[in-house]
Amino acid sequence: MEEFSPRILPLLWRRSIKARKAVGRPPRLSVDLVVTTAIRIADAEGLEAASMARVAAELSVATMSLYTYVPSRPELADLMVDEVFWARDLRGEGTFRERVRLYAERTFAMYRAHPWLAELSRARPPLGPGMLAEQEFVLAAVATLGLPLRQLNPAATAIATWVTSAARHEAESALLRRTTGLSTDEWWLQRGELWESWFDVEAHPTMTAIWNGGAFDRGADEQAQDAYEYGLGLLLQGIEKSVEGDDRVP
Amino acid sequence: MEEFSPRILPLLWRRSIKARKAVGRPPRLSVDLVVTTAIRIADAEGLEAASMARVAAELSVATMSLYTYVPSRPELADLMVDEVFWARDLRGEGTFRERVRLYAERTFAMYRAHPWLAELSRARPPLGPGMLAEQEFVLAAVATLGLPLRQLNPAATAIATWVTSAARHEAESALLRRTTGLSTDEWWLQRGELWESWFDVEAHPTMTAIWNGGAFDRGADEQAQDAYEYGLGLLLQGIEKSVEGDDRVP
DNA sequence: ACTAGTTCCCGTAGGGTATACGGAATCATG
DNA sequence: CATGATTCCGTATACCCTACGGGAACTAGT
Repeated sequence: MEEFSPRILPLLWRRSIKARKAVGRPPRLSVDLVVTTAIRIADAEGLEAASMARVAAELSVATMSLYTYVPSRPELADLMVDEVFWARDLRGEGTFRERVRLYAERTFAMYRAHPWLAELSRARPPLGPGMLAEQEFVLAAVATLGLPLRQLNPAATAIATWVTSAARHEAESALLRRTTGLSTDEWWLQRGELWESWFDVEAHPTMTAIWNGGAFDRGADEQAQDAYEYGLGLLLQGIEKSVEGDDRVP
Repeated sequence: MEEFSPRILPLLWRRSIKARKAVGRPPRLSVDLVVTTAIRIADAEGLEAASMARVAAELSVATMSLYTYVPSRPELADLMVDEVFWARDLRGEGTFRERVRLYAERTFAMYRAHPWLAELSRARPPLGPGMLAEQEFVLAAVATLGLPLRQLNPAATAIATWVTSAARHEAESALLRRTTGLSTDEWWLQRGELWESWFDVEAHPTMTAIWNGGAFDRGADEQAQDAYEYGLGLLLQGIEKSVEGDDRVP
């Protein structure tokens, strides 16, 4: 009764494996080389540009040769993701807030350097060292508060989800700017007709009130950033407060 | 000096347009028919199944005929999204909490019925009636609290982002279950080798402590749900508290 | 009844994508 | 030099989107 054993785990954790004795035809490439090449292409031209054919061409090798190193394209994507997660290099001491700040900064930087991350699903992520390092770091950050064990995971997941959502949103915005040639503000301007020709004032009283109050003066990307910081503040404050006993509204 | 005028706005707001006088060859289909057919296919088999060729075949029409009704596939996707957003039918009175609850329930139901929504980016969404109805509803919900105008938008965006993130995550999980044939738990089980062969206890003390404390007993989907509810509670509480004056930590 | 104007319908053609299969090439070892 | 192991890769299949342009089908006007 043999279990199905996915070939991806040994690949993700390949750095923990000692090299086998050399036998057979020696390889021209390596998994690392394939992965870093794919990352380089995706950084510059987007995820879909990093096709098997393109990566192979970049390495002066036939397309099918890549399948010696990587089982298929989804697995290559997993390896790319865990590689940049690992390179984020989450380490450091400090208070709860300091650690969260470090986590957020590094995460935003990672998504800015590798916006194609936003083109890949977060569900069922690669279970490699990079992914686990993130889990550990955020959990450890929350643990500094002294919360009960059962509350650590929800709190850490909430923080990671919130930060990652915002970083992904920013990355998607950057990708769209590159593929369409338009910034978010230019995109909105191009659709100014919406307000002139289609918007129904009576059906949207609250939006209209805010508009008339002049509170829509910031660009769309800035509004998203505002909401991110506002929400992060509420989350952190709520998590901290839950340590000090009763947190009901009086 | 003519501005570039996107053809998509009149399509999104087509219900606000009075029918033109009939002239020329009468159409066999309609925009609504194309959009609802595409939605039906995507509901049953995923977004990529709703290709131009497939939708056309379903309507017994040649592929290129669709381009009479819809400028291109991305625009068709926009129309699909706004259609189901509009069908969510967000209306209702009530307290802040009641409205947020209604918004969350309807949103989760929408993503359950149309999981392909999670395959489309949230950045630069279709600016149609469905999208604007969501904005208005959430803003109005927050407005019941009497917050200052400038705080309405960040608060509403935070709520919508949080709820939508969770609904999308659940939808992605459902999509993966369908395409892979494995539930999330089965997927984790298949990777049990991770803990046996690869996981480094010393590098992950916090995770290990939680594990030993037995706080990892819930499945991955349930953990995500827990984190969602936990975080939503913190956000709502924080937003409510900010009405009652100073909310600093003592 | 005829024509002009308008709109819809759609065949063809081109450039992408991932990967199953099987055989040739290249190495260390005995 | 033979053997076994491993890498390398040519071919073929089945999708995808959409630019272009010409034929078909209708109304309105005369």
